[in-house]
Amino acid sequence: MVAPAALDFQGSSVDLARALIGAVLLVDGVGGPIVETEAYDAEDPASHSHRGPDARNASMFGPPGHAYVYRSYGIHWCLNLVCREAGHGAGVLIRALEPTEGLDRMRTRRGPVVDLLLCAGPGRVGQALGITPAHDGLPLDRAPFELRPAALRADVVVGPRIGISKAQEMPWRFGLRGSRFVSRRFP
DNA sequence: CTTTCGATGATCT
DNA sequence: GATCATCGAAAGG
Repeated sequence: MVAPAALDFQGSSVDLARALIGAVLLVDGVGGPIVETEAYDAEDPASHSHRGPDARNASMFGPPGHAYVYRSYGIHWCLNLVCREAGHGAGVLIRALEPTEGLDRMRTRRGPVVDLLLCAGPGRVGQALGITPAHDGLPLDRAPFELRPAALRADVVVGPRIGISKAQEMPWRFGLRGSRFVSRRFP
């Protein structure tokens, strides 16, 4: 038995975003393997942390290995995993995962959608996993979170991030090659 | 397949 | 007043 390498929350958000593909993320037992992520950093104009700490992004400047939850378009709750050193302001947005655990609870929370769309997008992930502002700042190595590194190095594809107007050209969106559960196809 | 638009509230200019 | 790390429905090709 060989324990899989631990995820490095001290490193860059780009490295973590790539390493998270294939890792299993559960919230209160609901979730599955991550298939899509995006990296954000303090030196990144598209990042919430770019302008420094404030009331919303405080947990992004907190210790690595914790959650940053923000409200998107006044409607959705989206989940990030904080990395680098405390005070830096870097994180990885969880954009999509393959729904494998707690499907019944996901379907209840998401309403009448096909299973393919249960977790295909950051807002959908938040809703399916029951993410709320109460999760903001919580450590990822304890309940209700469970995060298991990918057993094998995943086959990862890269592309530009989605839904941003700044730094659009940066290839900081990562996906599991061939996955049908990503929010959008990769170029 | 594509584009458009309303929802809904915090943040930015 | 405009923008925003979005979603889903509607309308158009």
